[in-house]
Amino acid sequence: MLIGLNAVIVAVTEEVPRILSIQLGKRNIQAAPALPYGPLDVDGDPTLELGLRRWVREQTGINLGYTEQLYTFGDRNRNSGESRTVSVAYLALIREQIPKVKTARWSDWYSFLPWEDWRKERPKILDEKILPALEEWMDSSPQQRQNRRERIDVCFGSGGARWNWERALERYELLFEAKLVSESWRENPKKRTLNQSHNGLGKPMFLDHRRIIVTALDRIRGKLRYRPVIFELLPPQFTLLELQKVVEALEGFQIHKQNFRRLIEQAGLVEGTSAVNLNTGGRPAKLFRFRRDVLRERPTPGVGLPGIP
Amino acid sequence: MLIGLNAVIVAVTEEVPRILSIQLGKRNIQAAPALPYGPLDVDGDPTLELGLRRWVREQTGINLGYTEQLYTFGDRNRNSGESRTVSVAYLALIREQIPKVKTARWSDWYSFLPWEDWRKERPKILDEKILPALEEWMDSSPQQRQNRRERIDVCFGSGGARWNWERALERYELLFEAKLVSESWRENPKKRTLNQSHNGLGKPMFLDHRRIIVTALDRIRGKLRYRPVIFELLPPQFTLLELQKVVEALEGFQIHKQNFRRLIEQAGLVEGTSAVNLNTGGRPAKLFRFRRDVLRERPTPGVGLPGIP
DNA sequence: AGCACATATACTCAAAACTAGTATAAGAGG
DNA sequence: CCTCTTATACTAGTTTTGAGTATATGTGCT
Repeated sequence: MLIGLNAVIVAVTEEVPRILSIQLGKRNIQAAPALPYGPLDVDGDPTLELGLRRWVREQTGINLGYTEQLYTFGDRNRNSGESRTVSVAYLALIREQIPKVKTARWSDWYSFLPWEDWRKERPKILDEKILPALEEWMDSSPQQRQNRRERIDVCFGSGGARWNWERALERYELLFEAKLVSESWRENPKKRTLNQSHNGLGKPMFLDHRRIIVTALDRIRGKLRYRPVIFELLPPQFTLLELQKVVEALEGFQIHKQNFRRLIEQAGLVEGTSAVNLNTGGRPAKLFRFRRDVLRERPTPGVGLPGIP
Repeated sequence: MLIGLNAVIVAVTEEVPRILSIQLGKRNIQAAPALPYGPLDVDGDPTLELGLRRWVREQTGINLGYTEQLYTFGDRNRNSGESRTVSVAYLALIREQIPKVKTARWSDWYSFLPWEDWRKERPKILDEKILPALEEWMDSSPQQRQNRRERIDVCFGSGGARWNWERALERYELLFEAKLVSESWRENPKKRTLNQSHNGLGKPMFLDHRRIIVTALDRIRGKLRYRPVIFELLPPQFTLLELQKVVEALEGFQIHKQNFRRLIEQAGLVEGTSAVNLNTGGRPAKLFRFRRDVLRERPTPGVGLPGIP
């Protein structure tokens, strides 16, 4: 029996949120991407977090900065047949850097969860695949129909309910239960009863690692609102638009620019510097830095999100 | 090496928040109260949560309702000398019921954390003991003085900063680091360098269990605001004042009554029933029930907290 | 230089939400 | 029917928000 340690390492570059994944497959056989992982050294690692940092260093050459514990996964069947492993997952926020190991790479977070990115438009996959398949699942059990209807509406904003940015985990779990993500029929392919033409929604990951990254997405979307963690993802100086784009990348929707500025500034989250960024294509943008004093003043110094109902 | 499972079981009765604790001491020797605990049955328990429910049932006769994973504690030194145990703690919300085992009892949450209850007044212990002792700790290290000053201010609302309801965990950790809670000098009593006249702030608990309940307090104070978990602590029907008193008990401060009503009602969190409660001592109060539909309508259906800055 | 263009930043105004109240309602008990 | 108590309704002034319009300041083209 082992204690596993997993890291969801997040960075945002060029407006796309990325996570660091490890390619486990040997030679030409490509296994699904996996999160950096290693077992706790019961005698050597003084704390779980230090154990995790050690593994990430060894596996990717990266020294983590901001790190928080995310969730502990311990279902008996989570690692299909091997001896039971209880894994403690951590969330780390850094700025993208090139991993020193060839098997490690940055992948677009939303390639695993395409229905979560509403920045450009309502994701087409929702109306084309997800909602029809969920309706079918709903109808496949007359007793549970009512209950499933309700859950689908709450999670996916159908039937008059509105899309809820903070329910990423619930959405994934519903898709899992409806056997619409490939990992839910991995154990027993025959259970894949619905006549889906597709191979499962979004790119799958190793074992339950996709569940782990959804948990991370859910956490980060909530946390941004009341803790100034966003600055872990930004350089020491940044323009307000850069800040906004990083927030949008994680939250998955667009924000009204002028109101965002106002919220950030009047929240005292940032302070101007004398420097400017001339490469904007228009008027130069003033560079700001995180204002640490805000912690003294505000109970919940997060980025207010204008425009979400 | 073991996986431990701990439960923080919370109820609110007569305006006091309580947790279920187990008295471990034999005969006359009273050990510090402990949380219900049991090791995961690696082969038997399909999930961590089911294992926890099993242990709580066996130890207290209580079947848990709403339960969520809280945090995983795995520091090497957390259980002083025994073989390393990584403990997954869960938070459960129920209505108080009499445990079927004699060693289990309900204890006032704030007896362990007296500085967190601001409902009647600013806790006297703050100005009488905590702040003076923290200042002393601050002055005891000239290099770290500045940094400690900052942390004290942020956590305890001194020096112009305001008290922050959501930093219960940070506060406890600061007290721990300053060796003001007895568990921080348990390992090595000589390290208790400060000339404190007291035996440590608040009632201690077994091992690191007080840290666990602070983590739970911190979580629940935040969660109330965006998820309707408060209703797990209430009977099916309740008056708005009862609801308010439960919220106040957990949040640790008083709320403006009329505004609280307005927030709750316009949030659509409750719906009236035809029944009334005549035992109010004044005009009878209408009884309400939780309105489940709110989940469809609101992204974050929590109890708005009027009057917190 | 003067112009179009692009983005940054400032300002506006109506609507909504909040704060801190006051006012009124409806029971119990004398 | 008067007093006490708590419940519930209402309100005026303030702040915050939503959804813009207006202006500022760079670049590159002619």
